[in-house]
Amino acid sequence: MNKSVNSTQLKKIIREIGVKVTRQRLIILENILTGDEHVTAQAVYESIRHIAPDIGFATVYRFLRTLCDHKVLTEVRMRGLPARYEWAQKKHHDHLSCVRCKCIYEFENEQIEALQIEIAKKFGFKLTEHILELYGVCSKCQIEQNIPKEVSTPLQTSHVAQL
Amino acid sequence: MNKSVNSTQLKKIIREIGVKVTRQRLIILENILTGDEHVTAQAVYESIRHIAPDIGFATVYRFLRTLCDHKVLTEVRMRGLPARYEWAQKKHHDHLSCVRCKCIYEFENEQIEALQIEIAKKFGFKLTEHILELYGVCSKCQIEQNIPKEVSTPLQTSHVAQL
DNA sequence: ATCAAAAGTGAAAGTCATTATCATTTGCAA
DNA sequence: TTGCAAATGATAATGACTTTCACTTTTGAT
Repeated sequence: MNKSVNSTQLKKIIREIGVKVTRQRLIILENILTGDEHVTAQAVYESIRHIAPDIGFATVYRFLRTLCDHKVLTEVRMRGLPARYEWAQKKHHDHLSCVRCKCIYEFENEQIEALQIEIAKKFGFKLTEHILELYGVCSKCQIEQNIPKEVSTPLQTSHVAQL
Repeated sequence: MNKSVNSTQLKKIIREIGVKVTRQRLIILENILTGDEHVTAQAVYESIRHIAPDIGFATVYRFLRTLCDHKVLTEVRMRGLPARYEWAQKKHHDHLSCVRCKCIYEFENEQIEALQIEIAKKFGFKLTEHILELYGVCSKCQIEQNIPKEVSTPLQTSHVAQL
């Protein structure tokens, strides 16, 4: 990650969704842009604390919601876990997550997409969204099965693959 | 629904998962067996109240969890909504839900299942589970779009279709 | 630049679904 | 029948948000 962004770009994004440009929004947005993918609201809040300890978590949650409402971000809810946020990409993709180390991979599959549309049509539904989540044990965790499960913060890795 | 069940059958199910047979478990289990599909823990709790007001919701939640752990029930989590429970069926299926009236339909699709396994394999994952949820507007709600959204308890209908 | 209206903010309280605690009760194997 | 692990229910706690509200900031119009 660690892309560099200038505040002009950030301001543009904020203005385009029709809300006011504030210091807190710039900081939050920059953090999301330059930080890890698949972050939780808590993670953003904590990651921002050292640079701007005055920003409340309500503001983080609120802005994250706003960004989702305007399709700048996409909310990813895996299981009952806290929501994670990622940049809304042109290309749709789904997620594959390890139940042990919680790492997340992304994948795309046109065939499945097409089949979903077909199914919705058969039920007379106007499809607005879908969620496809695969859960399993990643290759690394299959090997380390004997090692006790980690207790620390789960590592969030991310990759995209075209299948 | 309204299948009739005798307590011998219920007791058998409870004993088979290796826990004690209690009055509350019999009542909860009968309620799930004879009641609606896709019920929430709250719904079970409330539905039971008039016949056994002494059963606490902790007991309902606990037993529902136990039933899930032993594959008697399956937990279905759509979006951030409360978990719903359904009988674990031999045949796997996925869900299609209306974002407006919250009705749930079930469907099966072998092709998608096969593709999922293939994707997991490509990532070196040992697939343990998957979630495929389609969200949209059902045919009924497409027609009633002009009528203000209902405020009362959403109707839960359920169907299975083989595609 | 100034200024008021509207929008945004932070702290704290509130929700909602679910889980944990713990003193008491109950199922059931011996 | 009895001993005791398992189960229960009341209540408190938790986690992830969301709402409220008094105060602050942005911004478009002047």
